Amino acid sequence: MPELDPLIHAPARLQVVTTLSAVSEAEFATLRAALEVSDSVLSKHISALADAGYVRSRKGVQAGRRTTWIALTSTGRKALREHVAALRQLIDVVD
Amino acid sequence: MPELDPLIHAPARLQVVTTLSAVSEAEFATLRAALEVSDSVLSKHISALADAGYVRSRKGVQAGRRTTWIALTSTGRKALREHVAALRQLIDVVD
DNA sequence: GGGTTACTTTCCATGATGGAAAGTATGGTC
DNA sequence: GACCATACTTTCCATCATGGAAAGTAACCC
Repeated sequence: MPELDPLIHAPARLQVVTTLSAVSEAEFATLRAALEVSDSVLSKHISALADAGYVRSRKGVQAGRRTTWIALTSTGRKALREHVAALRQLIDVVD
Repeated sequence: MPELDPLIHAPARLQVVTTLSAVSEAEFATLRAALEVSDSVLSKHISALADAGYVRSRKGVQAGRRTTWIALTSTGRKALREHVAALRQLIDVVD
């Protein structure tokens, strides 16, 4: 059976990493709005992903506001690809 | 964001339902071996799926041994299809 | 009737997840 | 340069999910 990465599989984090895979980076606030979770929850998911080296965050200023940008690392992208490959192996038999 | 069905999303149950989607029914023992979990764990996942109407079990005798066969219901198949559609929406942006 | 088999249920421990609230840091304002 | 507001971050706490071991149950075979 294909191996699912539990760090990536949890719905909230799967949404974070798939969102990030499509862009070079995303704002914290944008992710929070997309996932519809509280600050604390997003922050904790991001730091779990960062601890695994899957994600990197960068702080800066944009239009007079402090912002945190989150991006997938190459490690994270590799882990995502593997996870997605495993998922596809499971779901490709459906339909 | 696409809606993931938590009952189906958990790795163990995702493996159960995707396995079942490819066959008309599967033996309890076969599923247990495929998932590499204990009797109790499989039994609990199956009954969670059965409580939701996603799965049905049938008991009988085969070659002098009692066996339990598990099958997806049409409700379960529909839920799986929807879950898989949601998953695909998330992961299709990868690669 | 009894033993064996094939689950099922109970018990318990551990870890994940989520929000609220408190904490921290830093840019903007005056 | 002090102060305030903002943008997260961390702590606290409650709840739920998950897993295995062990006890329980039922049915088949003898």
